Amino acid sequence: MDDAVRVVGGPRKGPHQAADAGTGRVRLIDIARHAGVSRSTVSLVLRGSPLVAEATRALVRQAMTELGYVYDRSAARLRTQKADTVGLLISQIANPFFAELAAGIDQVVEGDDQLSFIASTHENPDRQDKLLTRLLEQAVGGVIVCPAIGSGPGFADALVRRGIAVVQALRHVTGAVYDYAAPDYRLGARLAAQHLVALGHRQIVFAGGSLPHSASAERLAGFHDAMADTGLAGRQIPASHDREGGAAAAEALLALSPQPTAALCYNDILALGLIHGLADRGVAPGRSLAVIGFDNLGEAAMSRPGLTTVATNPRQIGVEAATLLARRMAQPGAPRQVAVVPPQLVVRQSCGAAAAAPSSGDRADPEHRPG
Amino acid sequence: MDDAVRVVGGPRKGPHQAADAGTGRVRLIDIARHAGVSRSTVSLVLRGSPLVAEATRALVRQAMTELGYVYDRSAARLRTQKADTVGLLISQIANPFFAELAAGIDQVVEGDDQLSFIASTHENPDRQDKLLTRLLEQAVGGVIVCPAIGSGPGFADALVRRGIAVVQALRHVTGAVYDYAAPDYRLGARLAAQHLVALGHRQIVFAGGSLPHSASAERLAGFHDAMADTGLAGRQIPASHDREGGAAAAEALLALSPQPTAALCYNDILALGLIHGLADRGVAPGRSLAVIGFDNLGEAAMSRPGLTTVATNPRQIGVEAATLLARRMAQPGAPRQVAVVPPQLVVRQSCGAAAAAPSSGDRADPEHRPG
DNA sequence: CCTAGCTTTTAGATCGATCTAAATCAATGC
DNA sequence: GCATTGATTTAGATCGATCTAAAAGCTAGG
Repeated sequence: MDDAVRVVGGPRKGPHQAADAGTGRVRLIDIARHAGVSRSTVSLVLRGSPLVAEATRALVRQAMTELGYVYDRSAARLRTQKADTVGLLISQIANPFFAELAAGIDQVVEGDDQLSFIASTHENPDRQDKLLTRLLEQAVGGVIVCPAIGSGPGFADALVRRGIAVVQALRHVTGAVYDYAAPDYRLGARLAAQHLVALGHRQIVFAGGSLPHSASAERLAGFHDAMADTGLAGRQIPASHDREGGAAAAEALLALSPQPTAALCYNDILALGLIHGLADRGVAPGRSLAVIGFDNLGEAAMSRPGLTTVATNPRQIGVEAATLLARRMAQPGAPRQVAVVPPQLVVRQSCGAAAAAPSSGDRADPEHRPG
Repeated sequence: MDDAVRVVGGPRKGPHQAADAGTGRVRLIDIARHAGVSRSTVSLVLRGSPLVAEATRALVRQAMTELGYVYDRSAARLRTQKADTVGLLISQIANPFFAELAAGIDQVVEGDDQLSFIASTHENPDRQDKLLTRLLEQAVGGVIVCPAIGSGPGFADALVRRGIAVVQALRHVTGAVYDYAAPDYRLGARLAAQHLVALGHRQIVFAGGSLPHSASAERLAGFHDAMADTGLAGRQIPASHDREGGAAAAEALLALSPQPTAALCYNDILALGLIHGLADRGVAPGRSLAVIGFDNLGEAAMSRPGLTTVATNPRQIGVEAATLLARRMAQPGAPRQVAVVPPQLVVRQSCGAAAAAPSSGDRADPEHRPG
């Protein structure tokens, strides 16, 4: 995979990519001279001020296109101190869950004519700190952060001090007073657990959930809520939140002495790993043992049996987060805002409830996925 | 899904998010005064110049931390005309294929201490144009673009004229002379088709591939290469590149008169839709009819039967693209560069080759996917 | 014809860094 | 003691926009 074929282009040295050396940069004053007005007037036209006469405006506009003017945002920002960009820090962009969040944010932010910096913290608080400082230096208008595990309560205070709006997404740090947008994980876990109870299960385990962040703790809390409601004893199997963790959980689960009949998993990936792990050991998921996931990724609909899961709608969370950010940018002094989005339980076959499998159409995915 | 629960925070009006009104902005001159040196010296320290004496450097550094100095990149860029940012335009960030590409790019770009703007064109050339202009105004150092369908050969010439490096990723526009990084789609399709032929198939169809861009045309060309090599007649079923397209293709495929025994699909999503569509009609994918996908998404490993597919390594393409970009930024006048990455055929069960299904471990995915 | 009250335009300072060319300083050689 | 060299430091112009306060034009009323 390392030895990429590298075809370095033909003899055509070509005039493309010519440096042009910045010699012919068209500045505001060039437009002014060409149109026979002052810099100030051109600036007013640029900003769409109603002060300038219609005829003059047309003249200036024409001069701009004739000379091929390019607006310099660095210069403008230096004077105005106003940003036209926002920052987004997530754990990893390659994770489809975060990618969906980013898409939701993009949707709102693009409408506001802002451009967004996106970077991955890789769950490393130091890296997060470095990135936040960078965003501060770039003078972004606001940032949306999924705080890395280990973030302190004032992890973004330096930004807030400089008047930069800060919103937490997906997780919140205990003690941090920034705005917050996320799914209602607790409710989601509770719904899932209640569904299992309603199906008659009495020996239910929660797989995963050992990471020290709010999104993890809340899922576990929701699970225990449901258990407490029904007087059942809920057990927990620690597991890493990936496919391997799921496979390992399968083994651990089968070794438990009062044999569990159902498992609620931290997320879909873990759940799918568990399902395949069980199948390898001759246990039929959905029949001998019910499995429920969390997130409702694309994989959940594609796997057989279809994975029953809690849809957390990351894209909508993105929209909410961006909306909170816009509001905070408009009113820096407003009281703290929180948007908690209710999840939905999506019942498929892995929990044993929908025995007859409608193998198609259980998840419409209108997205185009070219290569 | 619209009615999000909105809990608007308690009475705590708090000093957080205080505007601070920019009154106390620490500038370079403040540091200078505090340290008893000139602005110029502070600037030298900032840029790590070896000219300044060690003692002075320490003095300045201390002043910076004491006063809480924040570097202003807008101001610096205005003078230097040097960018510390790059832009990335893709079709949609939510598509895991593009998200992987972005991750690969991020990996390289972050090491270069650049921050990246990421935006989605939604396959709309006008929107792409607007975004490119925006990036031009932001004075990014370079851009990586997956050109939207309908892009003209000079779609980014305005940037090149201003000395901004441009790299095409995943697709290239006919006639465009920008650098280019992508998988070898043609080879990939050829490998897959050859594999089917080697398994004894004679009636093979290509499903999808009707979009007018290079990544589509090349796949089809590779398919026809293989057919021509073996003297077979390859047929094509037009289909949209999503799950629904796959389901529709199942129907169309079964209606063909010399019944095909194998299908090579434009991408994994289409292939998975086809597989499920076939299953719904009582045809066993992998046994009665072989199916091969393209991309090797996570879903490919998770589905049953496991999807045989062509791995295109989008992350590595990202690394290549970012590397090309860095090189172009360093040497604007260099001849055109192209990086074409060879794909791998990943054989699972859907093509009927691996009859005994090793249900686990056919794809290691060490990625952590929290919620 | 002058002036008040508009509308429209403009000169010049300013944002916060960088960069050039020159000044300052310390040490050395003669 | 003075010129020379090399090491540090600095004054002042500059990047390309915005913004304030004032000037210039224009119309209409007295």
